[in-house]
Amino acid sequence: MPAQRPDKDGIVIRVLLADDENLIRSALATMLDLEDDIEIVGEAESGEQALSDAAALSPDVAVLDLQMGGIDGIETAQKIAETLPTCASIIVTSHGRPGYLKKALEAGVRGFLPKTTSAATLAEVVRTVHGGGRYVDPTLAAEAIGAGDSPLTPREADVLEFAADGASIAEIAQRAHLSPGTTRNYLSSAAAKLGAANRHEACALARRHGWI
Amino acid sequence: MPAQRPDKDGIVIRVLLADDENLIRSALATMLDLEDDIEIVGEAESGEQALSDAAALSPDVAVLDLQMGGIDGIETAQKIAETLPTCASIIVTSHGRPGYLKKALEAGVRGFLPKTTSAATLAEVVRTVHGGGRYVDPTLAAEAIGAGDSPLTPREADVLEFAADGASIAEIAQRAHLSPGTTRNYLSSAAAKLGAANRHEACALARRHGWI
DNA sequence: GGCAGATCATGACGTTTGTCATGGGTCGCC
DNA sequence: GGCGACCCATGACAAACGTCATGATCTGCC
Repeated sequence: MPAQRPDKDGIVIRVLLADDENLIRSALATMLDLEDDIEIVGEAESGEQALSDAAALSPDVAVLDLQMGGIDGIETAQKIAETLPTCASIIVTSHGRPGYLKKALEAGVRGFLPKTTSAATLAEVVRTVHGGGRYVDPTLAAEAIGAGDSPLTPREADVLEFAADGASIAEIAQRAHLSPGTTRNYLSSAAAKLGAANRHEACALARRHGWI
Repeated sequence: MPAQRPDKDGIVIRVLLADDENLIRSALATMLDLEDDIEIVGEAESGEQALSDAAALSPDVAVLDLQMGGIDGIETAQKIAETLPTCASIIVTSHGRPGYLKKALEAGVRGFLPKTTSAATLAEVVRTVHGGGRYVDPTLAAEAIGAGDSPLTPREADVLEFAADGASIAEIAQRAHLSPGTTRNYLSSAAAKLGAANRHEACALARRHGWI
């Protein structure tokens, strides 16, 4: 039984919801709409649609899924922050990779929580960010601090990303516009930094940490 | 506005919900509970809990998330089918890998749908499977038929799975209790069957198809 | 201006691989 | 019983890979 509070002046928080999983999105919408002080003013099934909806509707808060087809939740939040500074963004995600949290906060996201959090929390976070506050899931925060920053240079991360699907050095070199030798050097140093025996293990590790 | 039908005799379908993402689970529960002929009798946040809940509550339908910590939705469905034959299982999933669908159907699952389907559909599928019917998302079905069976032998799939995190041949051999030479042979033939240039690309491909 | 670090490159080395040939054993099926 | 498919193993060879030394340029910083 979530606290239903009409608030001092009966003000209603206007929320835009974006998630490419229809089932989840409408379920969340149903649930949030049960709160007296929250109103779902729009639902989008992609980052692109969220942006145009945000421009048209001027919501108070945007609740965005991290992983969506097309542009993801973080990029969407960044664009919303630029064009609609009064709208606070919250990211919800299934995969609590530490790296994403940092990227999200840099993009101006005000709330970040995994989908494993309780239902009541989301409504509460919507109120918190609307009131100017911030909220980051404590578990994720601990992980992020523990994990720290990526030890990889930007280029190393690039190359590692190109290697993620098991491509050969030659292919990676081509995609990264590098010579094969340079590519191997980057991969080698990246693997060394991550304590991996080879680039493939390095990919798995970097992905787990959210560094690529 | 979903059709709210008290049914001929006012019979209510008793549903057990299992999903390790609290947010999603309670949202789905809220939504399904809005239907007059559906009642959520239990919520579980793991496969193990779903099993004990199912035994205790004897639900008519179990809605299970595919990926959960511990035992997954398919394994859960299989065990439910054994111990509680009157209970029909539905799998919902974020990742519509073709291979999972086949495994699920073999496990006796009666409904299989991605989380991208509409909200109304889920309620309808609950009714369908409770009435003895089956439902598989058409898109997923098409993919599964197109993808076909895995060309890998059981052992090849095993070895490929051990290779998934970028381990060396020696490590894989150890995990699979094989000689390094044999391991290389299996990986080689698996890669050949999948049209991959090396085991790492083969892993990526097999994973994409849901074969490992 | 010097220094550190990131970027890009080459060549050489030893090791890890992918591949192939070959052979053994078990099982189910016609 | 013979055949095919799968399982397991070994050895040999070439290609791909990881590592290291070395050096060039460019950037930001004290």
